Amino acid sequence: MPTPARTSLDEIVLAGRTILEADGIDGLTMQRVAATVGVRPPSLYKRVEGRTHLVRLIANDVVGELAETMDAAATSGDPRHDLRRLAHAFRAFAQANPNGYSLIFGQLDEAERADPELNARASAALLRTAAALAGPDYGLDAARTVVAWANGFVSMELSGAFRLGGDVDRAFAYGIDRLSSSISDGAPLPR
Amino acid sequence: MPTPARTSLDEIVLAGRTILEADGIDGLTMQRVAATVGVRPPSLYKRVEGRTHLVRLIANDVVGELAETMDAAATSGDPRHDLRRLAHAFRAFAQANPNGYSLIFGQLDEAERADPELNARASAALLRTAAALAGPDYGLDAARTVVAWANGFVSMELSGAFRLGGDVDRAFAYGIDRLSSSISDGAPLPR
DNA sequence: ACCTGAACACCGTTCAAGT
DNA sequence: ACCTGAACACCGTTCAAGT
Repeated sequence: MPTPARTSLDEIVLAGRTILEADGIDGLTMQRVAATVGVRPPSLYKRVEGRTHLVRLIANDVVGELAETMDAAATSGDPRHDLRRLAHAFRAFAQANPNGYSLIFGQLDEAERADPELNARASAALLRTAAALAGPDYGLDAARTVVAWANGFVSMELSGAFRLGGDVDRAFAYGIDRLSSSISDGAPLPR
Repeated sequence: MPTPARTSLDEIVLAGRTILEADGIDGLTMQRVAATVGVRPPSLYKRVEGRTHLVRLIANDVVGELAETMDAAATSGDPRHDLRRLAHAFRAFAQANPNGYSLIFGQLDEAERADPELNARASAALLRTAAALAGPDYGLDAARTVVAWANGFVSMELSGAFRLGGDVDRAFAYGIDRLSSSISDGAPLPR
């Protein structure tokens, strides 16, 4: 005799993401998720292989949203301007979703990480813009430099690593300005 | 009737760091540590407040070693040269101690992180060198830019985030060259 | 077809009892 | 003074039994 479904995969992932953002990765327990969607913990295993799988599904959800955000930020046609907007959109996303951000860029087991294709989509706009600035020969190097800086800056900011005072917003603007000009094709080469 | 001590705090921290490096943060259980030092789990609590405290002690150990490594890499007197050597030393340290590195720069609860003063010592050489290059007005901004880039680059490399092929070593050299020249006082300002 | 209680293995941690 | 077994709370996960 069939029992009507009391929840769904989407509801589980959404509940998981909400709990993650509220209480961090350690607060994300199967019991919390089950209670949130109104079911007992064992029932979750009808829709999800286990906690590791659920974490990956949440990471996919977050990284997909990041991809949309980034795509929407790179539409001006001026790569210089786009790069600045991309950097600011990236930082704003991380500040709005700190624990979700850590899920994407933090160190996780392979099985917990978001799908590589989704990660590629999230960085596509930055790659394209950096390549437009740096030219074909150094496009990939330039993109990696910008992504590394943005990710490092934001994760240090989120973890409270900038402890020496000063204006963190100014440091961010300084960084994107210097990077933007120094990766640009035609900029003077390093002396 | 006193019982002779069968282990010590130093031995516990060393065992913890060895287990961390071998099996990651999830493999670092009180049971593993206790077995390694030849004691039952409850005995650890005579020397350590709990797992959180032990993680912090290990983080302190790692960050202290990083500080020594960095200090030793910045001795040439030429800030340009020092900056390059610092970046390479930083990356080499992370590659030699990947899980220890994640303990320092990954997202952890406040109680698990290394002492702020030790973190400051580890970044002192980079700060000093970047400030020497950028001059007093932009020293802090420049240092934050370089540290953010180095940390972001290394953590992405460790987590396997550079998936588009190409030469990662070249991207690292490219990044440090561009940063070094673009933060230097007297370099052309961003256009 | 989905849900549940009971059970298991494995954690961190406490504490009274041993020496 | 340090060490230990026993116990507790809390995880993730499995599974036979219910509807």
